[in-house]
Amino acid sequence: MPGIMKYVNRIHRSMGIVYNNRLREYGINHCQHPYILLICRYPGITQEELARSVCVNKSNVTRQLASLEGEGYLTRRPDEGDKRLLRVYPTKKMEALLPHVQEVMGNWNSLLLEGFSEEEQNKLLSMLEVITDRATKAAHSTLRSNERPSGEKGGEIL
Amino acid sequence: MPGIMKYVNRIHRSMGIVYNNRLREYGINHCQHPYILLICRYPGITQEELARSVCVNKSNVTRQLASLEGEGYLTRRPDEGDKRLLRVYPTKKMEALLPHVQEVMGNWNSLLLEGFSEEEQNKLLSMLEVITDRATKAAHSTLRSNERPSGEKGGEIL
DNA sequence: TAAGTAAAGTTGCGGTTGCAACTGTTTTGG
DNA sequence: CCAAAACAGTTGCAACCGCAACTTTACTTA
Repeated sequence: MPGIMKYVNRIHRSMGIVYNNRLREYGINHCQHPYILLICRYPGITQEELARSVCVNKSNVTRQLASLEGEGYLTRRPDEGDKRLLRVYPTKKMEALLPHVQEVMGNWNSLLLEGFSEEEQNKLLSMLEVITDRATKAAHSTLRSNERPSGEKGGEIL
Repeated sequence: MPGIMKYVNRIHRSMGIVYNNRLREYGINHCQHPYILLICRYPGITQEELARSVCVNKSNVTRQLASLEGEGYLTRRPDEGDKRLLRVYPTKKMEALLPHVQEVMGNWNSLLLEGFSEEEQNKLLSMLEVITDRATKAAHSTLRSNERPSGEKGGEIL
């Protein structure tokens, strides 16, 4: 009955405003910071893996990465074996950017969690992990329920 | 040093997907549900109060309310004394909608918090409240730092 | 092996958001 | 008393998002 979404929504929006201000000088925006972390940690990651990791529609990965590539932060090369895959690699420019992004994130997290005991923080994190898992599963399941049952798709009309 | 934003962002996006699906039949979208709650609870609330309560830019209040008004869910009347203010009132159509919105929210919260003890839920809520307060203050402060310094700005009605 | 299906990625579309500039009203201060 | 600042609300703009339709490549299966 309590309603955690009021808080979740506000935290999300506030983060966007603050990150945008802090990251503006590097020519990137708040929704690109997860990609930077993932690409630096897993060079050669595919766009589909990025979409799943960030929990965002794959079309957004295409566009955000195109933007970052235009700024010279990454390169994309097709996989040798499977030509469907685009593997994403960071440039030195992105590796130079990474510490600044991590600093912005560190400052933000310190600000939010300051004063809470380590036990409180761990409890919060573990609960959020469970909640996130349920939320993403529910979102995924509502998407599936919108699709046509595969039996009726083509229908063998002809 | 753990990042709570990864979870916050995913929960936020998943909620948008699920709420949009559940609310589609009523002609409203996921970002309009906070307005419905507030307008039904505080008939005559002004748009500026809505913007502060939902923690959203006032331009969005203008547009979302215009959409809801077009659907016949509310009416807006200028304040008698202060002609700058637009006071927002729910129609019977919105009052009929309210229980459905509350049901969607209740189902969502039950899904997310199921199995956690009441003590765990209360602890989570109180931590999120503190974190939200810090986040919104930080966002507000970065906005101010872009403008001229000015007096402190008001708080919340909820 | 050939036809059908699945997967990765791209693009067009509609909708939401934040921001800045604007209108109109109220309050303030010299 | 009147000009300047503050305030509520609106609008144009650019950016992001999810979705659906599409292309290209790989896999399944009959």
